[in-house]
Amino acid sequence: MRISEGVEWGIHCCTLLAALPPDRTLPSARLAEYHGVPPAYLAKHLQALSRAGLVESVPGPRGGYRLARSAAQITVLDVVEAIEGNEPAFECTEIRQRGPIAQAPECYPRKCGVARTMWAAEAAWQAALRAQTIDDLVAGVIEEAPPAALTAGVEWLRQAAR
Amino acid sequence: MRISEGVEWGIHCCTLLAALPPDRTLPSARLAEYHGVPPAYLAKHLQALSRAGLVESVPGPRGGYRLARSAAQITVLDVVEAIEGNEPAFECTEIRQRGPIAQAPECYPRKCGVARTMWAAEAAWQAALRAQTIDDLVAGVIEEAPPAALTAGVEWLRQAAR
DNA sequence: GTCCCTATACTCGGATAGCAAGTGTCCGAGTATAGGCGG
DNA sequence: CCGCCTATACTCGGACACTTGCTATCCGAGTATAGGGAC
Repeated sequence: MRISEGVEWGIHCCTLLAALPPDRTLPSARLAEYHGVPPAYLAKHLQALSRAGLVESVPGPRGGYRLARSAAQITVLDVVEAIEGNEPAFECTEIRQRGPIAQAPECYPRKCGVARTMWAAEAAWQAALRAQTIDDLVAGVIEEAPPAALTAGVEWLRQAAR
Repeated sequence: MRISEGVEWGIHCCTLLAALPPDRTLPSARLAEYHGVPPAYLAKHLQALSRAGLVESVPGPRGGYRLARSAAQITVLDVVEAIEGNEPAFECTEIRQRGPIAQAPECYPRKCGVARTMWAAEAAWQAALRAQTIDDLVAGVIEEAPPAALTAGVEWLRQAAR
């Protein structure tokens, strides 16, 4: 069980886009440059964020990406599911209904207890991610980031934004 | 993010081994037959459970597997980590320290806020799995399983146990 | 009849192929801009 | 001088290779048993 590297990139990109002035956009190449990651591969993940409706894309020169809604209305879970997909991590194959002692399917009205346990844990995981918004993360960055990085970041963003 | 199929098999195997009379063993091939899964592949996962110290293996004829400790002392998390490994699902690559505005490493005393959020969610997931023991699952099966399957299962186990 | 030895059959354990999904990259479709041209 | 047109350059979006890890399988090392033979 491993979470894709793209999730980390996607969250960081959203936090940076949250710091963008309204009605401005930031191209994919600039986002990659800011984070020091491969531009082509980051573009792939940004497409996923766009498909999920978390960011808007503007084509052409002076185009780029911006958040589709307020940073306070985008949860970390939104980003994770946009990148990783929203299918459950645990898939029950109903092996209790296989093998020599299996009964007819209608004898198993409730879901398998193993699956219920795994899904309950997954729900707890999702709840924790849903409780945290991109806005919360931005606040944390402003709170904790090195002051020099903050000023440099703001200046960098001012020049890179379109 | 996808949980290996072996996790499901491992948990079901532990619940079946919990129903085994004390000091009896069940061979890998019988476990596979009971659950209707490929024997050779299940054997691989049982090795992982053995390495993790959750089950004991007895070699030779009349050999097989049995739980290494009480079913009440084996949590679902134990089984999941035995199969999937105990490394965190989210790995922080510290991309905040990359790119043009990165500062010296000593300027980042705390862990990245993104990583803290992801790890907190993972901790909630683990806590949910740690709260559930194999014994709890067995109780659930006895409670909910079709009566015919229960009696057939006990009889099957009586003949298959060594 | 009893004890010992040997061959057997059955178990686990690790080493070995095959395949799907994540990782990484590229090029084409579309658009706002900038410059040139005509009025 | 002003407006329009065209070529350009830059953006996103989807299609195409490569690598890692999960899926699946097999064979070898080790051991308790069962049978046969010797005493």
